[in-house]
Amino acid sequence: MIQVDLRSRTPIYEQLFENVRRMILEGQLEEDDKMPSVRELAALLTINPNTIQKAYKALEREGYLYSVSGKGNFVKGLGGQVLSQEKRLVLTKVEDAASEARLLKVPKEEILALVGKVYSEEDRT
Amino acid sequence: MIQVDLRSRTPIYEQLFENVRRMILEGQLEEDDKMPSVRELAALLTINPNTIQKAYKALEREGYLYSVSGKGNFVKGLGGQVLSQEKRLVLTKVEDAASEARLLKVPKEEILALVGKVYSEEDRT
Amino acid sequence: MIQVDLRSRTPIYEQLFENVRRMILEGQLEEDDKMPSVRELAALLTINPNTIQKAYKALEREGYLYSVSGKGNFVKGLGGQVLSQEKRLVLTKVEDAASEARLLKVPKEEILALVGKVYSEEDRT
Amino acid sequence: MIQVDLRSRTPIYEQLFENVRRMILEGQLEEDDKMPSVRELAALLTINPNTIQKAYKALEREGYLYSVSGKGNFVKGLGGQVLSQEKRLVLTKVEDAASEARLLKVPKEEILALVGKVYSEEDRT
DNA sequence: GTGGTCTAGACCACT
DNA sequence: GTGGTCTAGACCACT
Repeated sequence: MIQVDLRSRTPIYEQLFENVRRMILEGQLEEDDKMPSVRELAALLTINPNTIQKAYKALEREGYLYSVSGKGNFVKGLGGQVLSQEKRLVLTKVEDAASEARLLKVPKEEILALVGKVYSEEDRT
Repeated sequence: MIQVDLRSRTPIYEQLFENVRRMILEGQLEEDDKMPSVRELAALLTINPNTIQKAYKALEREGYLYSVSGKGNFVKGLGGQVLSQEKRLVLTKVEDAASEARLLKVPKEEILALVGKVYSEEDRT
Repeated sequence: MIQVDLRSRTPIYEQLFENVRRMILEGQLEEDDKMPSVRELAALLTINPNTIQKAYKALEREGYLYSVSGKGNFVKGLGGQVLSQEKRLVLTKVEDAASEARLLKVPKEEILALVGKVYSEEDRT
Repeated sequence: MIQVDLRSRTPIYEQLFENVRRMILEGQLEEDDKMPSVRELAALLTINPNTIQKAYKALEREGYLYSVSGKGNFVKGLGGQVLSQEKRLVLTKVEDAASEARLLKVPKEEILALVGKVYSEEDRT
């Protein structure tokens, strides 16, 4: 489900972007799946169509969607390029988080255990 | 050293906030150290004093600084409250990053190794 | 072979136009060759017949095809008029590209060599 | 001078994009030059500010401008990355044009001469 | 019906 | 004053 928090300080179109991106990474949206139309989603979320459009365009630019004029927007499979870019991003995220944890003197063992726990969790998809 | 990137899209006062917060966590700023005055720092960074003021106020609100009227702003030691709140935040960060890495099928071993590497690095402070 | 990319943001009828034009210039289609009928091509490419029609009309307007009612669409040989118009267009293209290359300080020799290479390539038709 | 043709079928924001891009490549706009503000340019060209904004954002994304919130938009020097990308693009342009010229049986010598002429022209900047 | 572009106009954060 | 975001609503091309 795509959800948006109107009160949040992060722009709506960024929230939409992240929402869709995550659904693709999680496999909830698969290659060539049709996205709801701009107007449809706008009506559903009671958000202006322009804002949806902006999010879809950004997703297209970043390689997550493709649009067929007159047809709609569709999910672009996770090509190698996007995947390796995603991987680079997530490794930086891990590194930053770990380095901040170290600063706070969180014992290494606690971090390792947390990572282990995340990886052994049941899949909730 | 406090540095600010005017070109960045993250607000200057947030950059200041993060800068000071990090220096406190890293021990570069210690309990009861005197912060540069608003005007001093504004002149140094060629930034509007209002912006510095806003950052200091936020740092005070979050428990990193305290202000003595007529004297200036001072570092509030890392009290238990702030520390445990920081720790909670960083653990969430680690969890999020790890869970995203798992989604991208980055092998657990790669993440564990990365964490290990971060913890064994020389301190560059 | 006529091929069309539905994902591209250039209109399908323009893609068709360019495709046919190129095949005529390349000699794959010759004077008085019969084009596939609108319906035939529409079925082949799983594209709306209106779109094919639009492309054929444009090609007729620009002097690449002629239509015989009840018979179909046919290739109009590369008359002098079309050819000289085409030549004018391509020379402008070369000029623009060269002038932009010069702006970017690409050495003249590199451009000349590139042109030479293109002209010495085997014909892949 | 930035100029726009409202009648053209290419979107206004793309025309603006190309205009500014070219002025940067030509050296008419130099590193850290201040661009006219969104509202200023909108008034000057009698175009909606949103459209200017869209063009500026695209130019920022592609590495031609940077924006300082509350200050304005500025020219980003031609970093190596942008330059090499530009060069790649222009070489493809030359190649395409040459290959089309060959198709039209334009003699190689004519193309080489044209390139030579472009490179020997006086600088009109 | 669908995406793409654009206008008019508002409000916000930052300086 | 400046950029950034958003709404409301219109019109266009393409299918």
